Amino acid sequence: MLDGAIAWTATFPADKDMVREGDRPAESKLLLEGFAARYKILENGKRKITNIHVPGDFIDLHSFTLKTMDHAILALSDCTVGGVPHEVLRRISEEHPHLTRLLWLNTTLDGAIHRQWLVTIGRQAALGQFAHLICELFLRLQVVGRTDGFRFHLPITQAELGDAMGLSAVHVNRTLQELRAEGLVTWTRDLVSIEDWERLCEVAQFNPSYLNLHCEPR
Amino acid sequence: MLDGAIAWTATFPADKDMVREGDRPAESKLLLEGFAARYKILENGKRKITNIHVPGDFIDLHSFTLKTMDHAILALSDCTVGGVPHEVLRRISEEHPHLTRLLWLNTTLDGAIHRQWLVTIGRQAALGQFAHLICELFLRLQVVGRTDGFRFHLPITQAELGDAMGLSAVHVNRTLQELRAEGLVTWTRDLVSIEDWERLCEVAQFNPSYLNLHCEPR
DNA sequence: CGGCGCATTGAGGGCGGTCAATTGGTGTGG
DNA sequence: CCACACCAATTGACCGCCCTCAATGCGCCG
Repeated sequence: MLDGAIAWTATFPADKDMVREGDRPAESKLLLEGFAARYKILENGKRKITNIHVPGDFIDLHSFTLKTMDHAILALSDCTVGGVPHEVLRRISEEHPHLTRLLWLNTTLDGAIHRQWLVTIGRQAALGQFAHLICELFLRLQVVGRTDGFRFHLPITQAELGDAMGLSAVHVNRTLQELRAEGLVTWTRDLVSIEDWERLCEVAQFNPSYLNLHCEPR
Repeated sequence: MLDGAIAWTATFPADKDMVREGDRPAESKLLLEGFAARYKILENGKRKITNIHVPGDFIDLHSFTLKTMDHAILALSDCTVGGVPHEVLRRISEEHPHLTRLLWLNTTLDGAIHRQWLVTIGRQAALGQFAHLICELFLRLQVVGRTDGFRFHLPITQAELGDAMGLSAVHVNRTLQELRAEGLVTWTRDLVSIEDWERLCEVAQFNPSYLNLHCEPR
């Protein structure tokens, strides 16, 4: 729907910041290929990842309204992004109300995911939280055709997973071993395989409704 | 700016749900008076508050684009809300691009606050997290003229604070005593008084830029 | 083959959880 | 006015999840 709006594409190598906190981007970026993460760093040096992005995500659409980035965005793998100038978004907002509402929806969906992360990080133990993250990423990747049965690639280190879940890398490792021992998932290199979707969802207390995967008129 | 858009006002008593998860509201509600909280409940019964709302907040504006509520909204105190029909929001989105962008901004600001909460809950100890929450609420209340010097009213129980910070009520109590012992805040009944703003900000590692308190053209 | 980054494992400790009892303030009925 | 109920705040004891520090494996690359 936004094909015509992409003014340019660019690539970023893994581990590179694609946007930095405090930036005032002149365009918003659509992640065409690869995985990315939004994060903030505290004064004490601790890092927290607030989002994990998959292909198809509009990673900094909110910079159109917020103007200044309140966080950075990291390329977890090599990434290809398409730039949509704010100038174009502005014109869309002037001339295409329906499309505007869809873009707006995109950012509110972001908010719904944030809320779910807040719930799992605040009220679930590491095992459930980890399971929940896997469930969410699986469905989001399935929607954009990046799954193969119950398997998918996820190029992320355990340290990064720790920053996403508010855990230490060591505990991520131990929790992953627990997921494996329970026969819930297999995880080698960057290949994740869900071995028991039903039980994984139970452990995660996963309810996908917040992802808004159904369609309806806007 | 939205005065004319409010079709009706209503009041809710403290402790009452103003919106429930799964609802499909026909209007979005502006909190005119009182305090509210968004929350989700897990299957195991645990509750997590994802937002605390102060007068002036558009508590469920996102329901305009999301359609279905992914969470409930609780009245922390007696509340007065103004209802803005989605029909009206739709018309605004068709005819008033500038106003639409401001409404859109409102929801992305929500997202920025969510991200900051994710950071503090994930990477700060209870003391810092509590301090951060106080700093944030103070500034948000100051903007809408609900502060008196460094004092403000906050009608919320320690159990609710626990649900907001992902802590137990018991630990909230102990952490509050630590804040008092440090001479950072006074808190009696629902009256909060910041005794040392500088040091409170330090403990919180508070950086208000995410609140977007400055103004600029949209 | 050595270096490097990431995963894995072990030991020890602390933050924050749970359970349970007590205090204190407020509202209500007698 | 007092007794009682009720709810929120507070306190104590104990414990476990997860952290930190540190060492060891392990695959990949120059």
